[in-house]
Amino acid sequence: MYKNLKNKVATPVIRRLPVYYRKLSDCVEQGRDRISSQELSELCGFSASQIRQDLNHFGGFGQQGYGYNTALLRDEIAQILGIHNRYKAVVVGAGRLGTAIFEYEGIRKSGFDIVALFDNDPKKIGMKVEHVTIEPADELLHYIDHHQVDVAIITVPKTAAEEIIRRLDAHGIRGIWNFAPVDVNVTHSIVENTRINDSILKLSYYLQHGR
Amino acid sequence: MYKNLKNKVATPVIRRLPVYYRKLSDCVEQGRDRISSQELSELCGFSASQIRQDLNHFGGFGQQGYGYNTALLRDEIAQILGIHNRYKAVVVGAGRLGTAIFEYEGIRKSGFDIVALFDNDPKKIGMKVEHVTIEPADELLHYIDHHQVDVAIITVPKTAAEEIIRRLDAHGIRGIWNFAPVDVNVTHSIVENTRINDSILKLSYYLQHGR
DNA sequence: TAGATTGTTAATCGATTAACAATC
DNA sequence: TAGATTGTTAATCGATTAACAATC
Repeated sequence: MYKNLKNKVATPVIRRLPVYYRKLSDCVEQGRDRISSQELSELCGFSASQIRQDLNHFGGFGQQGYGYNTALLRDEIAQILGIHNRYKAVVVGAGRLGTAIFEYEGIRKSGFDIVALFDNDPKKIGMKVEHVTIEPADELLHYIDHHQVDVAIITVPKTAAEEIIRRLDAHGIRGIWNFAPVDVNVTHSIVENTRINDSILKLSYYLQHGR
Repeated sequence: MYKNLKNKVATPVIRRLPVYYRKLSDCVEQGRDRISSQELSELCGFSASQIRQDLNHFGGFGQQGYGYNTALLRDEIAQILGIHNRYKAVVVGAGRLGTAIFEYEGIRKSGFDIVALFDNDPKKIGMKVEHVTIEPADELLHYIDHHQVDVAIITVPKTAAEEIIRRLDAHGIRGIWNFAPVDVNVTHSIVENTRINDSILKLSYYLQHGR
């Protein structure tokens, strides 16, 4: 088990954890059961030194002269990332993106079970996506007050997002995964913003200026 | 017009440019025509000093004693990001995510016109998404050899993504926006990876450990 | 044991912040 | 002009890299 985090871990480290997890999962899948920091460096594109530094924030998972056991290290990182926790999530906005997220099995594999979908379009309400019925957006708050919901996934347009996020925060939601291009000052919720549009602007920048 | 970039600009700076662009667009939309680095700092969450540093990589867009003209600064950043360039793009993988991207107007507003959609599912081939017909994935390379295509957007599963990316690179595509969880060593293409799954793992981490 | 590779400390590098002269 | 705020240099902070003793 990884050691307790007395000191806050720097965000660059946390951003690299999912990469380690992904690459180690690939290794395990391919039947590779051992890896050195140098070999992992070649897979991830981070330096071997950095990898050893990163991992030692959480504990000594390797063995001198041997390296790391891939399955063991993957599982440790899974624990650190909290992949084995289960969270109940709702999707707010049942458009293309919302339903794409809903159907994406990676979400469930990462510990999130989507239990409800909300939309304000009368044409969509009552429709089923897989086994889940789309419910009216104005029942969202009532729903989270009466069911255990840990996380809301926001895929509504920018204009609606801010108020929804503020209200979810006020109603005590633990986590918000926000795809809308708004920043909301929440009081206690943990917000993770995913800005798809920022990504394409980065691509645009590099197309113009080169890497 | 912004000054030429002799020295490469650090990636943290480039990551912040889309944020500046977004916040300044909001200001312009709200009729606000002037902003100081301090005020912009409050909107973006970066320090005023950092904002002034960032902008001065590209030129002096402000005025002492006044601040910045929002519309002017927004337009300069748009130029730097290359938003006014037009690129022709194809989407490879016409699933939920691929069609969500296809329909997302932000893509077009950022300079990318999606001209074709490809999929390998016989049930999808021939179907229309808006005005564009889904074409068979095995005609992708032929298509890019015979039409002007600047960018490919990859929303196929992991198993198919690596080979498609390698081939697109070999066929001379300029840019690849990749949503699949694979890293491919390309020879000359510019690849921007968007890892939706890494985002939710970060949320998972913070749910467990707090911010 | 000898060889390999980690865990960890110290050195370096780069990014952020502070400060202030320039100037609108 | 006086006040405000930039542009820019210098100082600080933090993250990455290098080095090597510990040890499997």
